[in-house]
This record gives sequence, structure tokens and C-alpha cells, in this order.
Amino acid sequence: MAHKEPPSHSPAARRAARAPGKAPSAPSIQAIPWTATGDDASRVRQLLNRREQRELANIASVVDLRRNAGPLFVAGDKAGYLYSVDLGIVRILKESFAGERQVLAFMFPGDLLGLAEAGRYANSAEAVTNCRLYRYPLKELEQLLTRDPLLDLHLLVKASHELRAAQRILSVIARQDVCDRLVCFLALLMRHESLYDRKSRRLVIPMTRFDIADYLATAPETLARCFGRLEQQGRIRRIESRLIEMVDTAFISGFDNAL
Amino acid sequence: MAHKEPPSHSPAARRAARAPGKAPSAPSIQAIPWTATGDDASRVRQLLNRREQRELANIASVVDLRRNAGPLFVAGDKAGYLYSVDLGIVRILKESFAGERQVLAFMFPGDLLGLAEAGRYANSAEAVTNCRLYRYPLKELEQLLTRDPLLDLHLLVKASHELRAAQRILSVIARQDVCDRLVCFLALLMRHESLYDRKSRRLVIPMTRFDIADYLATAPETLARCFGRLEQQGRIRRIESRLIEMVDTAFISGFDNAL
DNA sequence: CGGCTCTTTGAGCGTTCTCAAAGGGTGTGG
DNA sequence: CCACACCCTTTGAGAACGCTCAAAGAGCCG
Repeated sequence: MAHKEPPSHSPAARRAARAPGKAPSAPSIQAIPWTATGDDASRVRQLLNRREQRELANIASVVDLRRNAGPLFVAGDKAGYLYSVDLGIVRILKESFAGERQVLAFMFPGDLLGLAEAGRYANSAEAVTNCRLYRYPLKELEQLLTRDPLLDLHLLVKASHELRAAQRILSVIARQDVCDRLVCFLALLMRHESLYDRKSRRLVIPMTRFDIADYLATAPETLARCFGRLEQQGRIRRIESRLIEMVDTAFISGFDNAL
Repeated sequence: MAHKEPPSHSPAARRAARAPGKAPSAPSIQAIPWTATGDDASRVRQLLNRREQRELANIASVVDLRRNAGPLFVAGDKAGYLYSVDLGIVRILKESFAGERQVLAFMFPGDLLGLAEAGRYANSAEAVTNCRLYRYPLKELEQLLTRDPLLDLHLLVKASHELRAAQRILSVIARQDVCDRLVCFLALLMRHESLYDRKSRRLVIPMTRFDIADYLATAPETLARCFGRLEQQGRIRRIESRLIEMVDTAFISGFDNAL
């Protein structure tokens, strides 16, 4: 489950205390316009043609955010910007009144951040790894959208993709067996070429067990046990805790199809 | 949990067997164009101005779907239409390979149905109550969108609303305590004026315990126990099984804010 | 080589799932 | 109008999964 207030120095407590403690490096915002020189398959870009990219670049700036730096934005903040991930991984999360954290989504390069409701961010966003983001002022973005219908249409497609992803996760979380949830999660990670190498069948897990636990709505200890069981069953092999060899790929793929 | 194959005449088995058994009345599609005469607060309409409504009406037809009739569409079907709910309630669901059902969302009047991926519906849709839908051919809709940027923008806003709703549910499902989930669900229903009367504090629950169970990822029996506990605690009062008086509204509202 | 974070493993307990069965409510057919 | 059948809902008892607390091992950085 998502973790409550830190009662002691339990794992949950340590994790919860982590982020607030060290936010010495405020998000450094560099006024570097977005030149289309990215290397990673940026899904947002694929969606846009050259002219659209230019127009967006004119209003974009770059934000570098360090892992465990403070949040990019917090739920309830006045929403001034839309972000897109260029490099690294960002988590979108929501904290309940009890202080429980629930990660709603991990955002990969190409994903859009900054869903707002009534002018305020609906969720919080934090860097899982060091990452680089593009920042678009909402005000200028709106002007751009009304001027450029096609851009708008493409963003619509994008939004429905995000929606689809949210529903995917929903059906994963709903599974009773935590082991199943974990396999679904691994299958999801395997879709990213930057994390999974088909030849060696090795998967890099870029986030901690705590992050995964907050995402799959379980406890990190339970995850560790599930990893153990999967290894015992010959489904996977733990090379390092964050580097997994997928042995029974057929088994895993079965879960991927279910998404 | 979502229910598996019917092993006997258990409740789950009965529910699972229900839908496929009786699909004698295929969705009757009447070629009645959408005249803006609806009574219920249709959110889609609110979003559109008069001219936009006229344009949409030109390509829309009406679909009447009876409760427990066959599905409106099934995941994997070739996606030809976008739907919007006019009256009644529709459930969006996904079945895993094991035959487990997971309701991803209940769609109320004004909501849009028919999220597709690669030209095929991503989920299935069934009527929870008798309902009336508007049906828009995707082909014509696309033409309309490219011609009418503003309409497009409004659909974008709509899509982000749906996304927000999906994330909301996600954080609800993630709660460990089923009782909490149920309260969140009730709070969600209370937002609909057509279901909740503020004066009498009475809430109509339009779906069965099985539907709710598939939505909250639990078992109908557990739900019954939660209703019992809430009543015992003086939070609610069961007038009928589908008609609840919200006694401790402050308590319930607390959960609504967390959404 | 500490100190730190992250991960793994163990033991005990609680919630919830499953199976089982009985009690309402509604609709249909006689 | 009544009776039956079906569906929905509720309650009970036992078993299992996962959470919590506790602690030790592993990797990384200064």
C-alpha cells in the first residue's frame, strides 16, 4: 500500500523523508529554445511536423531537474506551464490527506505533464532520475493552438494516448495478485527500447522498489518477495536488483497482451 | 476481485453468465439526428456552442441500448464510431485473458465513448441501465475536426477531463481499505445531481453490487459487509439496497476532497 | 572505510477472498 | 391476482494473501 506518515525509521519513513530533505538545487531553467536535436524517440515530436515543431520551439524553454530535487510542481499549484519529457523519467503522484503516496504514472521521454483543473495542477510531479524537460507557457500555448488547428488535433491524439495509458494501469492495479501486477509492470517497461535489450533479454529498472510499490499500490517488501518468487519459478533472473534478465519471455508477453 | 470463470452457480458465475445469455435485441439504431432538446445537463453540449452543435448533429444518429442487451462494442472491434451518452449509464470494461472483468469507468450523460487504438476499440462498452447514445461516424468526425479547430480544442479539454477521471479512480482503487474505496465511490456518485438529492440526502445507486465490485476491484460480498459497517458506524442508512441516505455527510465529503 | 540508501528476508497479524446459503424484490406466466 | 422463478443482496465461516514491524545484507559515495 501507499505509505503513511513516518512512524520510525522504517523503509516507508525513509523514503517519505527523502524528497523534502534535500531540495538545495532548485529546478534550473535555462532559456535554451528547443532545437530539434533530440536523440531519443520523442513521441511528441513524431506527432508534429517541422513547422509545428518550430512554432512550439519558439515558446519552449529547457528545464533540468535532478533526481531527488524538489518537485517540479505540486498538486494545487497555479498551473502556468505544460511540460514534455525529453530525457529521464518523471513520476506523477497524488498524496491523500493521510499522507499516503500514490504514483499515478511514470512519464517517459515524449510524454506530456501538467494536467490542470480549474487553473491548478491536478497532481504533483517529481523526477525519478535526472531528467530534462521542455517547458511551454500555457498562455502562449493557447494562442498557438487557436492559430494552428492541426497542432491542436495532434495534442488531442496525444491526450487520448495518455488516457489509454491511465486505463491500462487501472486494469493492472485491479489485479489481486501482486505478482501479476509486477509482471504487468515489467512488461510495460519492456516496451521501452531504452530500457530493454531484446538480444540479451535484459531489462533496466530505472526506479526504486519504493517507487514501484507506490505505483502498484503495494509494499516494497512484497515486491521483493514477488521478485524472489518469479526467480524461483524461472521466469526471471536477478542480475542486480535493478537489472533483470527475462528468462520466460513468453510468460511475460502473455501479460503484455492483456494490457 | 474481478470474477473468474463460473465454476458453479456462485454469484460471480451468475453475473458472468448474465450478459452473453440474452442479446436478442441488437442495438436499435434510429436515424434521428441530434436535436438539442436534451433535458439532462449534458457536459458535451455545454462545451459546444450552437453552431458546433449543429455541425455535430448533422453527422450524429441515435442509439438506444437496453440494460443487459449485448455490448455496444467489444475491445478489438474495428472502431467506426465515437459515442456520447445522452441518457443512462454505460460501463467501459476490459476482460483479462483469465476472463476477469474490470470496469474502467462508468460513463454518465455527456461523457464520450469509443477510445480507439490503431483503429480498434481499446475496451468494451455495455449498458448498465437502459440508455440512449449519440453515434458519430469517425470518418465524418475527422473531416469536421480539421475544418473546425475550435471544436477540436473543446474535445481536447474533454479528453483531459476523462484522463483526470481515470487518474481519480486510480487513486481510489489504490486504497487498501475496501470501505474507503466504497466511500470514495459514493462521493463520486453524489456529484451527479440526477442521483443525489441534497435536501433528503438520498443517493440512488443505479448499478448492482457486482458492477461496483468490478469497478472497485473487490467482491460483492465484501461490499455488502462495507455497507453494513458504514451503517453500523452511523455514516449511512440503507433505505433500499440501491437507495442510501447519507447521514454523516461531513465524513463523506472528506473523501470527495481527496479525489 | 564508515555512512547512507536500497534491497531482501523473517515472523505475526489482519483484511479480504472464497465457498455456502438464506432472505428480499421484481417480473412473468398461469 | 397469485405463484413461481430468477436475480440481487446479505450474512456466516474458514483459508490465504499481503501488510507491518524488525533486522540483516548489498552497493555506492565521500
